[in-house]
Amino acid sequence: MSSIKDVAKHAGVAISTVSKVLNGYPNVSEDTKKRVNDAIRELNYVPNTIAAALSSKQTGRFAILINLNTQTQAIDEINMQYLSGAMNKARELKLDVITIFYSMLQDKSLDEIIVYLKSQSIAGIIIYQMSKDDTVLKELIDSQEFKIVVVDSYIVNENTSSVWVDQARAQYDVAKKAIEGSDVHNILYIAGKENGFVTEERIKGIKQLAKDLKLDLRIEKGEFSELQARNITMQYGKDYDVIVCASDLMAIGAMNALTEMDVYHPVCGFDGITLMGYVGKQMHTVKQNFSHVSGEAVNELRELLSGGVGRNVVLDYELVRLKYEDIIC
Amino acid sequence: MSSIKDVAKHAGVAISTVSKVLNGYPNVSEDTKKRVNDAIRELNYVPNTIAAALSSKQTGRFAILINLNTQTQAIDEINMQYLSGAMNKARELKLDVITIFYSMLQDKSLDEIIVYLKSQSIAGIIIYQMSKDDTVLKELIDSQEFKIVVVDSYIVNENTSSVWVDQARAQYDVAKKAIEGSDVHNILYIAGKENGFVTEERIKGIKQLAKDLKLDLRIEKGEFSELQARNITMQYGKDYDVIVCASDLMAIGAMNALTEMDVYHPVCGFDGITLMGYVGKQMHTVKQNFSHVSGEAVNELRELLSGGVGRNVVLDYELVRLKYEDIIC
DNA sequence: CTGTTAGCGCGTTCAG
DNA sequence: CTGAACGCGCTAACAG
Repeated sequence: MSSIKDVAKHAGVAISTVSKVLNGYPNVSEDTKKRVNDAIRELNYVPNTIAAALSSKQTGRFAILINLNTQTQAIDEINMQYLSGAMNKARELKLDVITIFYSMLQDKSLDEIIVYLKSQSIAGIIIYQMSKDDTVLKELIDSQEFKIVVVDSYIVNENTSSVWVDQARAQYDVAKKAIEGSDVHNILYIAGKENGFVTEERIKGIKQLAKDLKLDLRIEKGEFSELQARNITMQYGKDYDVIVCASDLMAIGAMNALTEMDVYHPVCGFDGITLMGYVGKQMHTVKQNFSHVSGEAVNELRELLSGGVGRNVVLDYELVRLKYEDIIC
Repeated sequence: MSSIKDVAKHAGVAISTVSKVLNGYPNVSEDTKKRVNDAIRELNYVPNTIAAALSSKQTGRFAILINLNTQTQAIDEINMQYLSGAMNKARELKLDVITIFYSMLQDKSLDEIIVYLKSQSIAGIIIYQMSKDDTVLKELIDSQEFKIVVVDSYIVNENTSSVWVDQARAQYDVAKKAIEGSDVHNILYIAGKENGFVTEERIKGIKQLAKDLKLDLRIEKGEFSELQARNITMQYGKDYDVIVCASDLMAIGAMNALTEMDVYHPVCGFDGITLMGYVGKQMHTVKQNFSHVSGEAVNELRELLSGGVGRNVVLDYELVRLKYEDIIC
């Protein structure tokens, strides 16, 4: 492994000069800049991230915080897209990433978590799938010890940005598509988790739709659980012309209930997970571009890391929508 | 953040002494050891991984190399289990992990990859889902620049270990369960990818079963593709009493084909992905404990990193089998 | 048994 | 515009 020292020697300049061209500092003549760059290329040199992190203290190292222990593995797909989206963008921006699971922070105090992250020279964090029940995370954010970007949740302070897509609009849109062409007078909406940010946003969306189309609307909380959606549908399903769910899994539960009751109504899900293609029923859903959202989160984090102040970033829904799908199998 | 210097001062000893108790070196009196530990606790001190890595050169930093760009997202579930299994074990062994996707190494030469990894102070790599087509990875292994553990594939050299479960036995076992109680005289086996290690092992297993039970056996390569499995089943399915597939996805394809042809034969998959529970058909499968396998891989990597020599580790199938399932929906 | 010293690879003043 | 010198937090000989 060639180090910065080798490059300096090879280019016939001082180490600090190499460092300057590496980090795009001014006050380096075009001539030496070129010599240095040539040396870098010839030696196949890549700066040692670790050493840079140690030295600079103002690193581009950040952690991706992913929640794994949720009800079902169906969301692995979403997590993976978050992961790869963030990592690709990180590479593009030359940031350093490490992956952390919620489970690794469990039964740790706030202090321990902070110390752990600092010991890793972590400067920023991107948090996915956060719910209001994650009190330690909330404290972590409030502590403002790190630059943080929260995806699909709304918390903003000096050092914290939120990045989310317009869930209300998305819900409005997909539900509208789902009922297109049917004679619909009322909607059964099965919402997500109590206190969930996306849950509330989506409820706004469906309420707006009901209002615009002058439809009756019943809202039940389904906790993102397939079983609960099933039970709710069993109870109310046959009285409503369409069932709109805040997740695909719940849509599957609802559809199964309908099938069992031998009634047919359109069912609409949310997220567009692969599973939807395998249940053998026709349903509607939206597929979000999670990789893209995640990339935007990294962008925002970089802003924060380079001195930006926390803010609320609402991604245009059009940008993250992959496609509507009528999924049939 | 308190550093080792603070601890030394607080305990009234030299920095190196702190380092020694930290790393469990001998030649430190019980008395000072205690004083140091007290200071560590009081200051809430955690060693800086980054600095340690820089200094020691003999790091416990390793990379998890995951393949994402495969045919279907159904394997996200498996990847996630690999990931979390490895990370948890890494934490247990106090090793440092970073996650890398195959896609991040694409269109990179061997040299570039090596340099990149070295620039991250990476000493070891765990490779999942490797196929024989990944020539650059093969070169990476041959270069012996890193300690490497290959999961579910067989490559061993001085610095490379293989960790795999007894796929032959697993395939034998699950297929046997699948045909239990049926009057079976022949088997259609839909295998995985040409040249794949697990593919070949599983074929051994099914051959053994056919031999033991004196059954006719037809083997077709399905490339782990649902569609190919479907086509193969269309062609040969009705002539065979049972269809055994090397993956769940292929089992689904096969089952769909049978349904379309309106014939019923038992179908047997492999891996036990969640999807299996949603297709509404009864099938057999084995669920492997991928997290555990991944943890074992980390164990083996640690062996290598601490001077061990590459070897072949065959995990007892019993240890990694989660359960047999007759999946019905 | 303990303290001193010299780096690891790099960023960053501050004189030239 | 350039380079010597120091330090980041830690490990590893080497003295004492």
